[in-house]
Amino acid sequence: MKKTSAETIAKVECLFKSYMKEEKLRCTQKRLSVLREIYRSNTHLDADELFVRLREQGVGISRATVYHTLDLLFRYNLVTKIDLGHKHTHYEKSWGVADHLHIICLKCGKVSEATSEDLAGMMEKLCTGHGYSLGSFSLQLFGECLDKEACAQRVKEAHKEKA
Amino acid sequence: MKKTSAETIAKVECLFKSYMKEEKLRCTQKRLSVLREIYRSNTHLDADELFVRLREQGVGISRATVYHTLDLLFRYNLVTKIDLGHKHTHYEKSWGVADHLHIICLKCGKVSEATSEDLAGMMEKLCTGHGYSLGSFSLQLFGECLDKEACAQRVKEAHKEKA
DNA sequence: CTCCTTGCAAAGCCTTTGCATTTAC
DNA sequence: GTAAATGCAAAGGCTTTGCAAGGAG
Repeated sequence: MKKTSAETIAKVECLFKSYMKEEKLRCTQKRLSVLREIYRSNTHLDADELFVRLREQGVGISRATVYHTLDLLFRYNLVTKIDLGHKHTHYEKSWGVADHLHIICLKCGKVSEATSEDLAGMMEKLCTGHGYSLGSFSLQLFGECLDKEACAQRVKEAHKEKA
Repeated sequence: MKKTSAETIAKVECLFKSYMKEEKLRCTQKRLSVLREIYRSNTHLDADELFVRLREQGVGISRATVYHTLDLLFRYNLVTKIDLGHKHTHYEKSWGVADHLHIICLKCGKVSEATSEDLAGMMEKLCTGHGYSLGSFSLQLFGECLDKEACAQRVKEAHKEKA
């Protein structure tokens, strides 16, 4: 997924601050550091990866706070939750990337990213048509690699790793 | 979601049998009963609901087998996994319903179903464009009810239930 | 008759929670 | 100063797994 510009990150932070103010919640350094790390990253992360990255950067934060914050960011549509067919939830930035989806191979587990311009508009329409306003969406396509050879190769390698 | 006709269920069973044969796996009664129950149902179920329903029908089955079977059915694109923002995964039939999605209110948790005719074709194109064949897809829209009053009412009721 | 499937119970593991402490405003 | 946020550790709860018994092909 595309890199997020510094200006965009600033905008998202600003947005987050205003949300917090509205709801009489607090804009703490830890919350901001989670938000920033997600927007600096160009891929999907799980809660633990996020926790580790932040600790490596010297941010003193606990898993509990990471989970709390992710939930908060999700409720305000600043991050998306994704189920990539692994055992746990992944998260990624969502503001300014409303055209983003994942394609997952059910055989080898390969994940590709795709974008579609028409998507956002379509989702918007569906939402309003059913009496909702759209915050974010989560779209995963499950299928199989067309390149059977490379796919089988990846399956083999995954087996090796396990042994 | 729409009711599945008896003929369609028969088709799906047949499909499942052929998959099992191809892969030298076994088409057991327990697996069939899970498949049937999902296709008979017109809504999303979680693993435990499925387990309870089957037991009520006198099917002697264990949770372990339910989980195993769901995973199997998912890999062969006969069921879809959905994250409705609750704590655990939901499953629903997917064969013959490739135009189905959920809209979830982040405030009150209300879930609506929607269908879109263009969706399947669009997903198909995206998949092949990225070197995959499409099996199934999972699409959730997260937003907020436009009817703020009814939404607030549901939030209130949910609080009551907890207490 | 062989190998796959099932079930039980236990383990695993991500995620949540209670409560005391710290901190934003 | 007050209500919210944080962290720790422990609990929670869905899901997976090991292994022995059962069943499909």
